[in-house]
Parts: sequence; C-alpha cells; structure tokens
Amino acid sequence: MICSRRTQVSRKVRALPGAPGMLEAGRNRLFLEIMRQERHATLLDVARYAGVGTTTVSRVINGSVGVSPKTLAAVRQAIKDLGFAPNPVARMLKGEQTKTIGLIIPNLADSYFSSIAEEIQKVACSFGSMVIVTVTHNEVEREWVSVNELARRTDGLLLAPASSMNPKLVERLSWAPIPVVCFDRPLFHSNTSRVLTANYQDAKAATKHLLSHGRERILCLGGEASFHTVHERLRGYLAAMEQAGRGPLVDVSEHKRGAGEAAKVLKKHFRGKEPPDAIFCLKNSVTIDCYDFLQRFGIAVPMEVALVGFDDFRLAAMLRPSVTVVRQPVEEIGRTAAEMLFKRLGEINDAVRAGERAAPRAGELVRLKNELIVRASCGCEEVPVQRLGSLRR
Amino acid sequence: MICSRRTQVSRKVRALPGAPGMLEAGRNRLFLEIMRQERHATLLDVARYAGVGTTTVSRVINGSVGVSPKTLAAVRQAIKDLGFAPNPVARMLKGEQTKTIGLIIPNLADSYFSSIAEEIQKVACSFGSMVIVTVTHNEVEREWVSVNELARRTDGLLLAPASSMNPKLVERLSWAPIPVVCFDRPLFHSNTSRVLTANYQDAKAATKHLLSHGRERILCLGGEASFHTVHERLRGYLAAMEQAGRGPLVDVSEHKRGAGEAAKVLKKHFRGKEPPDAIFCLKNSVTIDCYDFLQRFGIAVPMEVALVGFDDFRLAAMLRPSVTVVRQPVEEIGRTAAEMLFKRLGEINDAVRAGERAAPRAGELVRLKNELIVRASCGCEEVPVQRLGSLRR
DNA sequence: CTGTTAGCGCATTCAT
DNA sequence: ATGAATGCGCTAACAG
Repeated sequence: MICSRRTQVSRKVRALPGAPGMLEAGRNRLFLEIMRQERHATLLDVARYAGVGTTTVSRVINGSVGVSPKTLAAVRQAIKDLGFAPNPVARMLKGEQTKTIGLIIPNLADSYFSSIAEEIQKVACSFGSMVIVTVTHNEVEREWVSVNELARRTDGLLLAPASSMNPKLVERLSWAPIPVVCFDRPLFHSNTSRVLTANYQDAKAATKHLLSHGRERILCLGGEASFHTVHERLRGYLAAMEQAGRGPLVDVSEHKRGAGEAAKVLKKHFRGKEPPDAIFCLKNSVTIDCYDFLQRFGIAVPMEVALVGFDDFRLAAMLRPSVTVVRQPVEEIGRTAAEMLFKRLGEINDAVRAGERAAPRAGELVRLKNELIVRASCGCEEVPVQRLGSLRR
Repeated sequence: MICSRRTQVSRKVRALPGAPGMLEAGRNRLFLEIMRQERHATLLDVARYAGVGTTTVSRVINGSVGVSPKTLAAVRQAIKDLGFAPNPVARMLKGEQTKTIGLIIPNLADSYFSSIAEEIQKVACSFGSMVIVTVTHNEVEREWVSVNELARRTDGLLLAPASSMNPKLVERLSWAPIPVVCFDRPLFHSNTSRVLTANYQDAKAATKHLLSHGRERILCLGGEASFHTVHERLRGYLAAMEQAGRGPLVDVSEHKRGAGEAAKVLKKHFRGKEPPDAIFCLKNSVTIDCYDFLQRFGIAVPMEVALVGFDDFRLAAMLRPSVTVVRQPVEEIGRTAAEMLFKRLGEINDAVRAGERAAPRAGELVRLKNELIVRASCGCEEVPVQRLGSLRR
C-alpha cells in the first residue's frame, strides 16, 4: 500500500482527455504508467480507457447486470489491458463487506488450535474471505485489544475466549455490529453462538472406563482450572467417581510450561503411602508431561498405573504403550464454527440489501461429540506386532 | 463493518450545530447515538464534540504535536467520552500503512509452519501489525491468488513458496510495490530476501553420523523431491555417501498422506536381498510413517535398522527408541523472517516520509544453522531410566 | 442502459 | 496553534 509517486502520477492521469474514444496518445501514456507498475489502475482509469463512466465499470465488476454487450466487452477489455483489480480497501470504506474474518485463539503453536485454524481457513477461503489471526496466550488484555482492532476491519469474529467470564467483553461484543462465534470455550452471559464439545460427559465416560478396569485411586491431573473446558472435564471426573463410590483424587495446581511442574506434582503423589493406580489428564500437554514422567521413572503403564488423557495428539498411537485418549473432533469444531459465522454473515448481508438491520438472533449452541480412543495405556490390550514372515523370507 | 443505519444517523449528526461550545442538547444527542452503538464515533464527531476542527483531532491522535495543552485536554476528553478509535480502513485508503502483513504458507495444521506462524504473529504484534494467513497446500494456483489478494491490503508478505521455480510469481512480485520475504524455501531468480536453513550441509552431517555408526546401506527416504528443501537434503545425503565411497540408496517416490505409501515403499526395500541397515528420512511426516512401519513390523531400531529424520517433532524424545533428528530452528526462522520484513518496511516508511521512493534493495539471504539432536534411533545410547528408589520408599 | 455526483473516515496541504 | 478544503478508490442514489 506504500507508493510514494502515486499522488503525482495520478494527477497527471486525471488531466488526460477523458472523452469517449480517447486519443491514442493519451491511451498509451496511461497504459505505460500502469504497466510500469508506478501505480495500480483504478476504476476511473478503466472508465477513461474504455470511454465509459465509472458506474458502468463498477457494474461490470459486480455482476454485469444491465450493461449492453458492447460496453461490457469494451470494459472487460479495458480491465484486462490495464490489469485492473478493485481495491478492497476502498470497498471496505464504503461499508461493504471486508471479506475478512478475525480468528482469535490462545496459541498458534498448539496443534489443537492450529488444526482448527486450518479448517477455518479453508471454509473462509471457500466463502472468498481472508482470515486475520491473532493470538492471546490466554491473556484477557491481549484478547481485548484483538477484539477491538478486528472489530473495525472484519465482517465477523471467531473466538476462543481467554476467559469464559468476562462481562466487559460481553458488553463490548453486544455493542459491536459484527457477529461472533465462540468455540472450544463459551462466553457466559453473551448471546454469541458457541461450538463446544461434551467435555463433562466424555470426561465422565473416560473416568468410568478407568473404573471399569478396576482402578480405584484415579488421580485427576489438571491444566489450569480457570478454563471452562478443564472445569467441565473435572466435573465429569468427579461425577464418575462419586457415582462409583470412590473418593476423588484431584490435583489441578498450575501446570505451566515444561515438564518440571508436572513431575513435581506427580512425585508428591507417588511418594504418598497410597499412590494412584490410574491417572486421568485433563489436557493434552499434561498427558504428555505425565507420560514422560512415568516413562522416566520406570513406572509401568498400564500395569502399575493406567493412563487416559483428554485430547488426542499426534503419535499417541505410536508410543509404547500407546495412549488412550478422549479425542475432540478438531476439524469439525473449526469447520462448524466457521460455517455458523458465514451463515450469519449471509443473513446479515441479505437483510442489509433487502430492508434494514438484520434481526438480532440469539446465539445457537452446538455441542459436538468426542470419542474415546481406546489404546493400551488404560489397560486394554496393545495391538500386536505384525507378522515378520511376510517381510523376511 | 456492516451497519445499515449508519448513513441515516450520520446525516443527522452532521446537521448538528458545529460551533465551538456546542449546545448541551446536541452534545447529548450525539453522545447517545454513539453510546447506543448505532455507529462508531468518527473524527468529525470528536471534533464537533470538542468544539475544534478535524485537523486538530487528527493531530492529537498522531503525536499531539503543535496543539495547545488546553485543546489537547478537551480533545482527549472527547475521544474518551465518545470511545473514539480511528478507523483503520480509512487510514489504509489514504495510502498509509495498512498495519497488516500477509503470511502465505502451505499448511497451518503442520506444526512446523504453525510454529513459524506463531513467532511471526508475535513479531508482527510487537510492531503493531496484524497478520492475514492464507494457505496454499503447495498449489501454485492458490498461492497466486493469495499473493494478488494480499498485495492490495498488506504492507508486506511473508511467503513459503509453493514452488521455488515460478517465473510468473517472480515477475508479479517485482511488480508489486510491497516487500516480500521468503522462508523455508527460496524463490529463484527473484530479489526477495530469504531465510533458509543449511539443508544440504546438515543432511550431509546426519548421513555422516549414520556412516560413523558403521552403517553401510543407508536408505534415503524422501518427501516430494520437487521441493527445494527436500532436494537440498537429498544432495547432502548423496554427497556424504559418495564421500564415504558408498552407493546411494534413494527412494523419493511420492509420499502423500497416510502411512500406506511409506509402508509400501519400505516393504519393497526390506524384501530385497540386501535390506537397508539405516534410514535417513528427508521429512518429518516420512520419519513418523517410517517409525510406525518399523515398529509395526517389529524391526529393531537401532539394532537392525538405524533411523535419523529431518525435522524434529514433538515426542521424538519420548518414543522408545527416541528418534535422532536434524532440528530446524523453527522459532528463529519465523522471527528472523518477520524481523527482516519489518526492517524493510521501516526503511520504506522512512523513505516515503522523507524524500521519495525507497531505493530498491537486493534481497538478503540468511541461512540458519540446524542442529543434529542425537537420541537413540541412530545407535547412540538411550538415556537410562531414572532411579526408582527416590520414589518408592 | 448509462453518466454525474456525493460521500465512506481520515490525513494533509495551505491558509489563517 | 488551528481549520477548511481536498482526495484516496469505490459504490449507489439519482438523474438523463
């Protein structure tokens, strides 16, 4: 967008004869300036070149309705000759759609979110929109800034809220004239649509699975309990334990970066007089840290301790023992959220071009199902090694 | 950006008395309209509210130089009261910086690229810019579209070219008035800056490492050889083998999605009369597929077959045996590329606000070093299990 | 069917 | 120190 000579050059162009059937000389000059990339062709350039008005060109760009075949051809040719493409920024300023959506997630390096981002990207692309991604690192402050920046330059927002309890943000969003769809975590007391998974239910199921293996002292190891997702999973665990008449064993102390913290917590538990005989991890990274710990200290899985984690991860199936997990439908989450947003965007668009303001609609809630991927760490059998015979002759 | 009632409301406001020391009635009306989110406050609103001109408000926003303390305070108050924030889109249209950069990568779900994206995001944020991400899936067509879309609405581009040999794109970029930095892969015959890693050299080193373990029949397993990165790594492998006087053993047939293909290829090799005693994988996903195959068929690593892969991956250290890899400095790649872009952007900005067009500068080449992470799969010893004593008392 | 014109919100000369 | 006026590129009333 930086183009220092633009102003001067453009003045020159504007001084050119603009009558239909422009002089060859002027035409060439115009052509050259643009070809030399000194600036982009504008609508006006095309109009002049084709010897028509700007409106006509505009019409040709957006649908070509009500334009005589002859002019149409001329304009098309002009567009081609000049390599004209409408300036999206100018369109935005006119209050049209920006053809851009915002995606606000905690972290791009996390495969969970980056996979969702990939899906969202695809959907957006299919709707002819681009995606601006911002990262919050779960900090409400950064989220606030992102929302405000994006609200002015996007058609809609896809948001994994840094906190589910954020009245300030809720108010801001009710304010904003753009639709928002939350995913992974809800945003309480707001009427934004949400795409969530059955955290409670499937955590409960996972815990029950462990219980069905005869495990009694199941340690529930948490991520930060402040996240609604983790909170729900914890609730599921507690429900299952209570239902089974077992006392809960929970440690949701802060597991920040690095295996160090997890190891410390685990050591404490394994030094106790009644060490756990199973562990249920509420979060991807905790599962991995935990596995690392067990492996490093030679604690046999699943014989001594069974393990189930929430969230699948690449290679979970390739570890020995392979790790049983609750898998979230990652792709589906992203796809669904994006589709909901574009659906709403479509409605708004229709409303705008028909009557007035679109009817404010209460947000929907879509709850997706997770899947318990049974592998070996829970106590179920390992997939045996395949026959070697076929290879070694 | 969709706001159907805007036009009407704004007309009303514009008709309000605009004299300094605006009437309380008008002031309240203005205030209410904006507070009711019927529209965003504009520069003009602020000016009217504060009883000053738009220029003054503009000055206050950008630096506040040459404004009397009294007016300054008044304007600041007005901005606060009205919750005014400048519309970024309008600024863009004025030919200012868009405060947006474009990131074009093959895939967001790939942890290599998503980690890079995360870093880029951070850097951009620190420069007050947002990032629009588009995904090419290594298709030149999609890349072409992305570049063209982004060129008009961003200050600069960060690009992992779908193909290193793309004259059309090269020409288009020389055209575009925005700076481009390529990473991971170069773009031949273009003068864009590049951030690459020492693929050749470190692939050679990795191969040598395998050779130093006495391996003789080292199979080089490839990704798509069309990528420059893979090509370079292959060259490194070949150089090492030749230097060691060993015949190369290469299979870079297409390894598309799924372990199926890799398994097929590997089966062929292991059924041969002289099966490989080591494998060097040129690409992350191939390494994993390969490991999976070896594990599934019970081929002992590193005893029967040693394994080294290019690109580190999460859990490589936790597999048993752990996997030796060449690790690319992922974060550094992203950070460096982004910083180079913003440096260039700064130069251009300076040039624009000083004289004229910034001097076109030849692109730099930064080549980052990779690191051979020695773990167990190459034949080096496994890290032993830690003492249990400290845990079990 | 087609052209003229008036803004969208801001930054920016050029006056005062 | 301050303000009026102009235009960035485009769309959409509103005429012909």
